[in-house]
Amino acid sequence: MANWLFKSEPDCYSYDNLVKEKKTWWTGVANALARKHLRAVEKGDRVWFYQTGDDKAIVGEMIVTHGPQPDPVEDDPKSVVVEVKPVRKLNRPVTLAEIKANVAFAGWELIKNSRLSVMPVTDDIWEQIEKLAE
DNA sequence: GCCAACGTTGGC
DNA sequence: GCCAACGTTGGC
Repeated sequence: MANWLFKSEPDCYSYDNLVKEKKTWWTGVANALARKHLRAVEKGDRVWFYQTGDDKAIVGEMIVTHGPQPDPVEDDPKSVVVEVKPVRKLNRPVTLAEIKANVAFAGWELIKNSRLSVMPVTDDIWEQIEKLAE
């Protein structure tokens, strides 16, 4: 089992949207590295939901309910989507500023490669985020 | 296959 | 709104 972080622009799709919908196919990932990560996602993996734009914070947890498959809507055979459902909204969002300020997250792609929209999360980092969200 | 030009993302 | 960083495209 692995952990991940998915990014979304809340104006486009927010965690609240996901809660309302109960589950969703995570679509629209075009970047090659992000797709590579997405292809490694498995059913049952845990995922942090990070909101870009005005929020810049991890706001909730998701779980993968269906592993990767090509996007049936898109023409591109390299496209990949996974299905996720919400687990819980964090009591307190964990902001990018906090993450940047904390040495425990040094070197993480969220800081190093701000344009990456799908990235792995180590168990250590997962727990650190959990602590900060309390 | 290289690289310049252009486009996009996302933090500030 | 700006711009740095990164990706992608297309001419050669």
